Amino acid sequence: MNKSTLYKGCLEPIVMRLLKDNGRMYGYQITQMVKEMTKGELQITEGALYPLLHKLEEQGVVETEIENIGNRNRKYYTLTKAGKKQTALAMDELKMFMQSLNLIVNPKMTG
Amino acid sequence: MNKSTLYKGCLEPIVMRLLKDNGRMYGYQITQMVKEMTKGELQITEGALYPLLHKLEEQGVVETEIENIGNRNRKYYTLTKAGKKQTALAMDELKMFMQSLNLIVNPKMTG
DNA sequence: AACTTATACCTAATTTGATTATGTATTGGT
DNA sequence: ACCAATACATAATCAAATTAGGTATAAGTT
Repeated sequence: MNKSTLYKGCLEPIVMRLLKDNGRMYGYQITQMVKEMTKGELQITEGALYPLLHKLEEQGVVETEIENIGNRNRKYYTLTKAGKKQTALAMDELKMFMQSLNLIVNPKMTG
Repeated sequence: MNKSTLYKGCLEPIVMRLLKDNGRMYGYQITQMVKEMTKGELQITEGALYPLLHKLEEQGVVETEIENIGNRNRKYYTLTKAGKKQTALAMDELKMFMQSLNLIVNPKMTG
């Protein structure tokens, strides 16, 4: 039914945006929120998400703290100051791209 | 200045859409049209385009005819009947994706 | 009690789809 | 004569997914 193809490169800005809007999130929560927000249309795979989060941490875009809740470990991610700047840039870029895509896919509307 | 990042997977629907709208196009023309339509924002690389066109031909999505114009060979691509159907599906999918992306990137606007 | 689903993290192998860097060849402008 | 534009193409590499596994706890079902 839904192919839920995630166009490559979009996951990073999506994650950064969610962190920007929600302040502090853990991985699993991100997958669930995306699913809810898009009514199941977009499904983030954990195999893509976790390595991305680790990369972002390495790059200093996010920082983490582990919390134990009900005997289960959650790793919370927060944007760093540098990460917030980078998120703003990523959003600009993504929006530009979406506009460009619109010019091609909906040539009538965007004149 | 412009990173013109093309999110992976978007090139195929873009090309199909252009062929649908313009009937018959050759590779170089596609690169130029995308550049013009997006005011230079999106830049299709030939290293991505030509292999994609060959794949689409192999799959029966497009068919080709070579025309010699001013002693230069142009390879024109046209959507097949099957290709038109597939293009419609690809457009639906892409639009769905763009809507989903919008729900995340512009949560206020799309309520 | 046994089983399944949900929560919560993770990684490795593979696939896909780009970029980058070339290459050929003709035409047009300086 | 030289460089940019037109027009095709491929090979090596890189990046970012998918697929398919793994660990472990909690909650719900039969």
